[in-house]
Amino acid sequence: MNRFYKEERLCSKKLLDLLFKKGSSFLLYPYRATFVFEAHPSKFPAQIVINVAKKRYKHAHDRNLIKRRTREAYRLQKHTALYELLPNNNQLLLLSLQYVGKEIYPYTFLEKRMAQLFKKLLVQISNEGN
RNA sequence: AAUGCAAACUGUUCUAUCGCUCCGAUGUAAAAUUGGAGAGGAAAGUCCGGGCAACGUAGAGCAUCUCGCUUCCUAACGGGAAGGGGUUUAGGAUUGAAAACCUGAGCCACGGAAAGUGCCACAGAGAAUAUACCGCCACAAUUUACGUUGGGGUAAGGGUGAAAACGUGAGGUAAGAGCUCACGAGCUUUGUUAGCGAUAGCAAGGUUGGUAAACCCCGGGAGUUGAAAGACCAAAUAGGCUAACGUCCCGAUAGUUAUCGGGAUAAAGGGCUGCUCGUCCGAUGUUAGUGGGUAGGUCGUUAGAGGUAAGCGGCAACGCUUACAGUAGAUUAAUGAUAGAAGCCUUGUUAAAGGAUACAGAACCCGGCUUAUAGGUUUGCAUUUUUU
Repeated sequence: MNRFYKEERLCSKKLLDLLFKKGSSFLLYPYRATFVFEAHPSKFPAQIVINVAKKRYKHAHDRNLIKRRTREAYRLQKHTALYELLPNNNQLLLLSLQYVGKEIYPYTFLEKRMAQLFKKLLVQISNEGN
């Protein structure tokens, strides 16, 4: 099922600091993805945080809309496109998605981009492993 | 009826699939299942006022900030209601035409300029102890005369300006001037009548540029901070303190390792040297308890100066009484995504086609103010057209 639990969200301040200090990142418009592996006990292989800059979108309802569409795209694809393809090394993937797009895109566009983002993320992970 | 403006109210609904947050039930617990609840009129700006909390606080004054017609409402307010005054405007009535008068609507940061200081651009002769450019007036000198010159008087007339020392008329005068008088306008003091009061009417006296959103004066108010407030629980690691054991030192007794007492817990001690300095080595431990405190968590935190309805009181803001319902609570932050249908708007005879769905997202809670707002409804005003 395509549930989205609290444990799949990145809330800890320590882990967030770690992610933004040590994580490696890449750009796939309209997202900037930052990720790092950390040995941390968890039921799920990944934790994610979605970020929309207040500087870029001043109105709260705009930020809400982007975050909701992004979260929906992540939720519906994470199992088939990410969880099953991750290397099974008992490490937690910390992932941050920063929205850097200049306009608000419809859901279908974001859905396609999310699929591309997962592919690129897996390639980057395998390169780092080597 | 249409259009425009202003104000008030409203500001989409249903179904399917996949999800999110909180609460209840089943479940040892987790997982899972199931039931229920889940953004706004402004949640916004954070501009005022409170509640609440911590800290501070004898009282008074100064400084700073802020408010400013009256009465009332309110927990309080810079908010609201009712009124007073001013000002702009429309209509009515009056009139030769206006003003005064009556009615309606809009606006007002509406204490003091008669406590003091300052400022009043440009233009203009002069902008505040007034001023003499043109003009007017008498006098003196000169000239046959017209006139010219001189030092004076004069603010009625011209001209400038946002504003020229209150306006009109008469007297007065060389010409003039509130210089005097009558009528009128504004301000102000006193008395009196009406009103709780701001004020209004009348009488008498005084007075006559504006500016306080210039300084200032007068009166009222304000302790500071702000839920990242504050209260509590508290892992691991490191360090602090206490106790016991251990270790070391000193003393006493027995007499060569034991006992007792005191002290230290990093010094004593040892090496390099004969000594001093310097430097190096070495032990600095174990167990238990304990206060602070970090990550993290709980409370604060949603039943409230609350909402709806009816009755009563009040012109109204609002108050009182009774009844009813139970109504978001996240914390990297839920309230969503996709599809379909209905509703809305436009075109069209219909069938149908196309389009739009605003402003905007709770963060401790209330009362206001301000700003944004597609479409719809209601009310008021203005304009145009049609009918009677």
